[in-house]
Amino acid sequence: MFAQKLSRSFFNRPTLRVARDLLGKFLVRKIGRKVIIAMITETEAYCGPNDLASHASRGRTARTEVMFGPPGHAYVYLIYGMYHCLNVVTEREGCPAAVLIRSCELKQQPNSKFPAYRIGRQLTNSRQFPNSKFQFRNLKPITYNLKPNSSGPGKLCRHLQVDRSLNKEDLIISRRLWFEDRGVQIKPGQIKRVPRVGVDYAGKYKNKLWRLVLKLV
DNA sequence: GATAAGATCATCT
DNA sequence: GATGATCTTATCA
Repeated sequence: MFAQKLSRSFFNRPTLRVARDLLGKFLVRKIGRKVIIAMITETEAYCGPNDLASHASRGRTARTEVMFGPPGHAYVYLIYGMYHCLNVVTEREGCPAAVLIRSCELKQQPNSKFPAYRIGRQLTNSRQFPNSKFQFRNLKPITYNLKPNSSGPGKLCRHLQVDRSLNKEDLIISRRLWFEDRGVQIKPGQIKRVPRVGVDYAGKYKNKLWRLVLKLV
């Protein structure tokens, strides 16, 4: 099967373009011998130091340091004390910007005896993670009938077991987490542009249509 | 179906 | 000491 790892130059571009081009690409998470392959269906762009919704607009701190670095690195932070959010750093070194991965559609692992499943419309069957210490708090075995893409980045990270141990990971060379192009073609008409979530404090930036949603067909 | 409240902590003031 | 790129559960209608 065609699968091309995304290179550093893919992320070394304007953030909004990276956010758009990430739709239909795949996030690959490897945990031991287990591989989770998830097609990206929703992203948000955080465009540089002037974007008041971006953590980097408050300046360079220990937390935001990685956003100022070279593109292609992971920025993972804790939100509301209980959830993690996964971002990938974009643009040239020195220009703090990132794309938040909000939602994915999960694909069946090759040769898996388990059914294909999704995040966004259905929650996964917890049998996918038989050897994991990971706690599936409050998860029923299958099928929450959620609205498309209502899942959110917190739940995504829980399923992919992404936490702060992956902060600053170089996703171009990492063997734990990376991006792939698997030949899925996205037409412009499949992409919906809406305001970002939870950024009411961001002044004139709060209404920017920098949240990109892939319409599932 | 809609809305509200509660959980819980790194980060910044 | 206040806050938030969230999600679940409870309590309404």
